[in-house]
Amino acid sequence: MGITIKDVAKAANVAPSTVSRVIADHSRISENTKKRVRKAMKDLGYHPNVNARNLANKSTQALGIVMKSSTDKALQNPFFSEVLRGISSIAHQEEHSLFISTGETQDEIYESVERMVFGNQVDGIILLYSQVNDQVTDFLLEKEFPFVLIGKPYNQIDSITHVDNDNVTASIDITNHLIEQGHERIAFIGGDTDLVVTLDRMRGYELALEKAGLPIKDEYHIHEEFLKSGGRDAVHQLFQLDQPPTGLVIVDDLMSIGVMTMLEELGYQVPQDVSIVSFNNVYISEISRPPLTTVDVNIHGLGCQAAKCVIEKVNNVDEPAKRIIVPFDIKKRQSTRETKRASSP
Amino acid sequence: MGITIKDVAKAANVAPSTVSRVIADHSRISENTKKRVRKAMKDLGYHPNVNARNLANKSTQALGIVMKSSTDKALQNPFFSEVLRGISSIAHQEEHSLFISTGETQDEIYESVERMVFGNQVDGIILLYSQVNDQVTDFLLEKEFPFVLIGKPYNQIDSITHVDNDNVTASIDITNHLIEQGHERIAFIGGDTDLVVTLDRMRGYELALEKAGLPIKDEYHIHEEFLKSGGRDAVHQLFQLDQPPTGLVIVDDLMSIGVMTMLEELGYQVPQDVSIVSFNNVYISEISRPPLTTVDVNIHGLGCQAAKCVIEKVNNVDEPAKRIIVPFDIKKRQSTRETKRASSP
DNA sequence: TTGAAAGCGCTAACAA
DNA sequence: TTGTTAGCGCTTTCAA
Repeated sequence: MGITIKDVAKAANVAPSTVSRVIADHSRISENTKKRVRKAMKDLGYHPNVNARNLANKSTQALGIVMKSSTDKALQNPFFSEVLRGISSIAHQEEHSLFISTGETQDEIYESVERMVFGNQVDGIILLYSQVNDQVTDFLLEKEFPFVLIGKPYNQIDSITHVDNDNVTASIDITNHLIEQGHERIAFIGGDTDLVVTLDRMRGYELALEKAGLPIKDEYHIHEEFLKSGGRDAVHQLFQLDQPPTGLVIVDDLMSIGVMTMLEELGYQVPQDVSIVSFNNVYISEISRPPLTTVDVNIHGLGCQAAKCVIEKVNNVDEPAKRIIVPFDIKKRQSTRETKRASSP
Repeated sequence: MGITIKDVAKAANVAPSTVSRVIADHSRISENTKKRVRKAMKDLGYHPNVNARNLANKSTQALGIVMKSSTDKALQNPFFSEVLRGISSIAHQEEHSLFISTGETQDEIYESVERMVFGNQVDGIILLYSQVNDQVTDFLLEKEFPFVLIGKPYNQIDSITHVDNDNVTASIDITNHLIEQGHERIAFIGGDTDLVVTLDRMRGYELALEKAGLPIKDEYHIHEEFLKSGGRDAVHQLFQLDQPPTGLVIVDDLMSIGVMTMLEELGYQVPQDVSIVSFNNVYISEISRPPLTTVDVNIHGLGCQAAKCVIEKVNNVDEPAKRIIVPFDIKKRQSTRETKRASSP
C-alpha cells in the first residue's frame, strides 16, 4: 500500500540501505545524499513501516503498561490517569510507543502480558502496582524481561528496579501531624492488604503511634473494601467503640471522601469531631469539603521516573536493579484540627 | 532468541507453512498433523512473533486510543479510566492489543497518531473525545483510516462512525427534573466550549427552559474552566445577581463537586439553597455530599461499543458509517430538592 | 493434505 | 561513502 524504502531509494537514486542509514542518521553518509534522500522522503510522503523495522531490529520502540485488574476500581482510577500522563510524556520524548494490558480479570491480564512479551510487542514493561505474590511479576522475573515496578516489590526487592515513595516515612509524618495536634486515638483505614503500599502505610502509622507512646489497637484497624457496601458498617462500628477515634489515617484520598460521607451520615463532622489525613493528593482532594490534608506522592513524577528507568534498562541489559525514591510532600489543608489531649488533665 | 515456526516445524516433522496453517486453524489440515504440531508448539513453548506476522499480514491486531491532551485534566480523568476499561474488555475478548497515544500537547498527540497510522502500528483508532475543528479527525478522515469517535462529531456527522449518548435529550430530561421541582432560575455551567458534548448539553438545557417558558439569560451561562482559579469568581458573580439561580445544570460530576465546595464557602447549601444536577455518574458522584443527581451515561458501555465498532470497521472496509446511541439513565440522588415556585402566588 | 519458495519492508554485515 | 545481499519470522501462492 504505502511508500516503501525502495521507492524512496529509486527516487533519490541510491540504494535502499542508504535510505535506511539516512533514517537512522548514520554518520558515514555525505550531507549531500542525506539531503537528497530526505527530500525524496518528503516528496513521496514516506513513513517507515514499524513492523518491518521491529522485525529486523528485534526491538520495538514500545513499552507495555500493566495495570491491576480493576476490581477495586475506585481506588485505582485517578492515580492511573495521572501516572499514565507521566509515563506518556517521557515515552513521547524518547519516541517510544505505549502498549496497554487488556482484560478485566487477573488471568486475562496475565495472558495479555504474555502476549506482549512472547510476541515481541514491547521492549520493556511498567507495572503500575505492587502486589503480594503477583504472578505477572514472577513471570517477568523468570523471563528476565526488562521491567520496572511502581511501588515497592513484595519480595526480591534488590533484584527489581522500582520507583516508589518512602511510604513508611510519609505515613509516619502524616500520622505525626495528627499526633502533634493532640490526637491520641487514631485509627487506620487501609485498602487491599495485598497491596504493598497498604502495608507500608500501615507500618508507618504504627511506628508513629509507638514512638509517641500511643497504644496500637486492633479495633482501630480497618481493611475492608470501603467503597463497597461493607464500608459503612465498618465505619459505624469504629465509632461505636467506647473510645472512638478522633483521628483517621486513610490510605487513599478517594476512600477518605467516602468515609467523610459516611461520617456525616453518622452525625460526625470533619474536622470538628474527627480529623482525617490521607494519601495521594489526587485532584479531588483539593475540592472536597473540607479539602484534605494529604500526602502528595507526586504521581506524575512516579510515572516519569518509571518510564525513564525502563528505557534505561532496555537500552542496557546490564543496568543494575535500582530503587528510585520520589520525594513526597505533605499538603496541609482543612481536614484536621487540634483536639484536646484527653490524658493531660 | 525465541522459538520460531521453523523449530516447531522441525520438531513436528512438517514444513513451516504447515505450522502456520495450524496456527490459523486452517481447514485443509488433517487432525492428526494438527495434533502433532500443537504438541510440538507446547513442548517447545512456542509463541508467534507478532511483528513478523503483522508484516506478512499487513495487519496488526491492534487498536489505537487517542485521548485529548490533558490540559483540562480534572474534567477528563475519571471518564478516561472507565472508558478504557470498556474498550479493554472487548479488545481482550477479540484478541486485539491496545496502543495509546503519547504526548502532552495537541501537536505531540497528532504526531503520535501519525506514527500509529503511517507506521502500521494499529488497524483502527478510537478517539476518546470530539472537538471542534480537530486536526486528528481531519487527518484520519483524509487518510480514510478506520476510526470511531466517542461523542458526536462536530461535522461530517454522516461519514464518521461514532458512539454517543443522546446528550441533548439527556440534558432536557435532567433539566426538566429541576423544572419539575419548581426551579425557575436555572443556570448552566459548562466546560470547554470546544467540546461538542458541552454544546449538546447546553442545547438540551436551553430547549428544556424554552419548552417550560422560562427565560434563557446570558448571565446564567458560565463556561470558564472552573477547576482552575477563575471558577471561584464566576460562581461568585452568579450568586451576586439580583436573581441568583436556585438550580444548576453542570456538565460534569467533578465540576459539580468543585462548585459545591465553592458554594459552601459562599454560604450556600446544596440542596437547601441551590439544587444541582450533572452528568456522567462517575464513582465519586455517589460518595459526594450530597450524592449527586446525575445522568449515568454508561461510560463503560460507550467504551465497549466503540471497540466493537472499530473492529467491525477494520474487518470490513465497506462497513458504512454508523451512529450508536448508548442509552442514558438518570440517577436521582440528594443534590436536588423542591423549591417554591416564585411565580405562583 | 502438505511442501517449496517468494515476499512483506527494513537492517546490517560485507564488499566495493 | 555507498551498494549488494542475506536475513528477521511469518504467510501464502503454486505445485505436488
